[in-house]
Amino acid sequence: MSAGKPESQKKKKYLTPQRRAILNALESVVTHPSADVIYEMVRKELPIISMGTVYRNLEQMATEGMILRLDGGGQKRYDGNSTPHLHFRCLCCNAMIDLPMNPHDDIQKIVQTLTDFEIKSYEVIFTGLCPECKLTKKKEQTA
Amino acid sequence: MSAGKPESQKKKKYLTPQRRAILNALESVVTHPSADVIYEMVRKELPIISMGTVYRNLEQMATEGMILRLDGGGQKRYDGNSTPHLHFRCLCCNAMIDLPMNPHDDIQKIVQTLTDFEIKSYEVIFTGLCPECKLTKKKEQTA
DNA sequence: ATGAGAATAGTAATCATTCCTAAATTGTAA
DNA sequence: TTACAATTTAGGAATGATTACTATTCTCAT
Repeated sequence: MSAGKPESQKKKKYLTPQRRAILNALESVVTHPSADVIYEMVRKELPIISMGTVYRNLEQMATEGMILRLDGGGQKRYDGNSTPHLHFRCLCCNAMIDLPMNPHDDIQKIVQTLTDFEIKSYEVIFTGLCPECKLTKKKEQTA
Repeated sequence: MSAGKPESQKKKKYLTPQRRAILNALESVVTHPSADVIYEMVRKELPIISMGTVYRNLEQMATEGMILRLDGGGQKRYDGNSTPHLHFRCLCCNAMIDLPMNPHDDIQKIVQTLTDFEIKSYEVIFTGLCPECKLTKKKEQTA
């Protein structure tokens, strides 16, 4: 009748240089790099690391809640900042950018009280043009 | 010096049976099917339609704003209801479900007034357990 | 009807991601 | 330290979703 350990602790994890390097890389940037970008970053430190290792560790860390996995526009992206915040995706340059503000109201609580869904987390993604691309477009039009 | 037509009207579109069938299929369900599911639906009516046609038309219709493209969990999903609404993804059965409520506040306007981003649309995705899966899990635990 | 542009079916190619395996590495306990 | 079992790794093969390509067919304004 024992409850057993929570899923996330079922097996012990070894701390490898690869895993540490991946986490370092992810935490050193404010962008939301995809696996192949992270691979290139880590390769500067560990030249023979393989893509499989990058994917496996990102997946593990996301499952453990250390990082966020963002399902956005084609490739998956990863975010070293795991506290809830708003995202913006630029339709023009395809960047994924943090919005400098908190989720203003507690939407999650509101939705939770109104439905039977058990909400674990939520994500808000705005799409449109980032300030730079907006400028670029304006210049093009008046040219 | 002429401004030209807006991007979305630059080239004329032919209304083909394939396109109509794809839209019909999508509008006949409240789920959010992926391209391969839509392909199977449409194949009942047009047995020789090709995947390429399905993808191309879904992409076009999404660009035109007739349907929504949801970048969620692996495959892309499509939504025949293009008015803004909230989505829920079940971590257990992987379903993507409409939440029966409107975006309560106008988050978009708030964010718009606070930033320089030009927001075209936004998406809110809750993740967790749907009512059925929540029940299933409870039964498993007490068993 | 007809002709120019647009869309199609079918297939090949691409891209991201996962899977596989033998060898190497990690933490632990003597 | 040493030894060991579990875990992780590199590298490459395999998969799966999506896109690209092309010769042919279709659409619709004239």
